[in-house]
Amino acid sequence: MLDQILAQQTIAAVKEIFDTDIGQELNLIQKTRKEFDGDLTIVVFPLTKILRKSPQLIGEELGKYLQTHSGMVQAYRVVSGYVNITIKPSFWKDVFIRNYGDPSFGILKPAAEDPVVIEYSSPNTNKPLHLGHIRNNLIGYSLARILGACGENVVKVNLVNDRGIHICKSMLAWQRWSRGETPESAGMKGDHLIGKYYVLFENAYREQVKELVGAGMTEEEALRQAPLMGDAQRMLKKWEERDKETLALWHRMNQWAYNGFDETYRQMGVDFDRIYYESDTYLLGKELVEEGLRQGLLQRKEDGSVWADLTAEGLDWKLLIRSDGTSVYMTQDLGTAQMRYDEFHPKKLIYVVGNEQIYHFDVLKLILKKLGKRWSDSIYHLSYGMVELPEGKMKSREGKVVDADDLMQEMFVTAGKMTRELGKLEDFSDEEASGLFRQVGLAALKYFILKVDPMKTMVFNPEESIDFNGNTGPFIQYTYARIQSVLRKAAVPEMSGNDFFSIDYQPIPKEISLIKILAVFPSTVREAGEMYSPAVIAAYVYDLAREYNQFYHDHSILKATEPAQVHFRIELSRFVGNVIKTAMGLLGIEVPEKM
RNA sequence: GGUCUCGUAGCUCAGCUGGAUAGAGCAGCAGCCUUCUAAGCUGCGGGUCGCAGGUUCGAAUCCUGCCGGGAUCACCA
Repeated sequence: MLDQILAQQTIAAVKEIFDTDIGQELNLIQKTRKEFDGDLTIVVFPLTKILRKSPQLIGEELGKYLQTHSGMVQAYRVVSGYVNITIKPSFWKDVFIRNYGDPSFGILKPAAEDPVVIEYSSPNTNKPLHLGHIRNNLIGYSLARILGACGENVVKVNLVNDRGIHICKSMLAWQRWSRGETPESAGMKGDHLIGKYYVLFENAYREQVKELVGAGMTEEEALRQAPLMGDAQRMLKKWEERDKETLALWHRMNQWAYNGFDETYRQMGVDFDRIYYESDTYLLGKELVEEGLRQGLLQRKEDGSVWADLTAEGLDWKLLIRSDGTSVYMTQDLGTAQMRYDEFHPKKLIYVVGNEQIYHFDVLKLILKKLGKRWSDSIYHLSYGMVELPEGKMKSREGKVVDADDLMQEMFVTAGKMTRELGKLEDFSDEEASGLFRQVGLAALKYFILKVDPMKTMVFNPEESIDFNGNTGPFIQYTYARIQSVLRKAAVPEMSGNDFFSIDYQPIPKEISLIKILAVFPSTVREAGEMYSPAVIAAYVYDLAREYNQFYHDHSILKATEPAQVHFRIELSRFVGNVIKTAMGLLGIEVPEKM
């Protein structure tokens, strides 16, 4: 905001001094590097070519002009092509006074516009959530909050993949080998129980394939011919034919999975406004395909399978209906997208889905377009990178996955251990303590994941990754808790209006540094929204917390020398605390009053 | 092989819409608690920004090529 004002003033100054119009897009203003005096810097090099004058001369002229005309420039120094500008301290004080009491500082109210629909999580009901889902959920939930703070009308949706061949695998295995085991009888969360049978199926299936290969079959053929696979396919067929017994089993087991997921989401602190089930949308997808077929936009082969010809678009043919009449993932997604569009008419349809599905979404958009859906352009695939372990990719088949429930549980335990070691539990009840462990443990996990650019592949080391010191969630929570502690001790009522600021108090440099960071919070939120990146918020709030801790260490708040300073510092601290809380909220992270 | 993506300190990551001497945290070393919470603060060491060209007054950032890792190109989801 301040940089934009200065940019405008600089453009005006150039016009005034040199009688030359320069573009808006020149990007002349940057933050002054900390080894130089000043707040903002004008880079004059881009102007030298246009004005045909030396950097030194341009710099001097601009500095002189701005100092007398700008109203906010205290001083300037020209250093080898850079004009370092110091903003008047009173200006920073004004920024503070205008905003310090605003609880929604940086947060815009939702506009009455078409909503932004954001899908995340998208679990399969054949196995429990793992670390990859955690990243997905955290990014999706945080992004929903950030876009909301940017004034968007956000609808959070989940799409449960509750049908398909993989679901049949779990069902089949359970039917064969469970002897009627239930989550209650096994003492397991439902999603974990189902996952167990999915693994059983995969193991038995691989066993069969190995045998067939041993008997002389090619691997490819064996994968297709193994009896278990045939059984699963027949089950899927029966399911699509609404076979009563199959449906009953399906309902029963899916309910187990949902109960398990609900528990995981509750622990994680994410939620949804609307849940879609693919069993409800795949038929609509089939209808769309039938319609496309009638209009000659799609093609049917002799064996009955239906395809989209994307060769004109530089891609291949894409299957939409199998020869046995059952539908594939793409078919379902067509229906899901249509249903969402019909329901919300969103201006943007965001899918938080892993980068392994980039191709899938390219194809999805193309097929929708082919079917005449103009709104396919509003689809945005937010493709995030995979989470890898130190030894490489997670492999579900080899049991090399970090389970979401286990991981969160470990986080709570570790947080408890840390807290006890630090002796911080004196005035906590047991209930308060376990609440704190949850807050701190989750903060460590969430912040660790969200501080990384969503697009990038990241490495998670279960033993070492989670820290509670340094650039971490607990560090930021700690800063907040410290502030609250000071405020409790201060025991002065929150100031109303500007009463004590009429006193002629000028903030010291460290206080100004803090105000400078606070001042860019609104634009930071907007940037995070534009970039679809919670990492921007994470970097910001860490920066703020670090700066505050330095301030806190170097300067006494309650024992400052004069009353005006005490009051100012209390309100400054409160302001910092509020922004920390807001920013952490945008990441889906809670902050404790004490820790 | 085609397409896409990533490569920055021992490790995990910022910086990437071009700007001054490339930043944090962890790990290592050395300090700071009779004073508002030491999950904190201060200092030190640590870099051919994968390599080579190009564009530019200026490149970690943009372009090209190469090397290395990953993803994807299923009648899986």
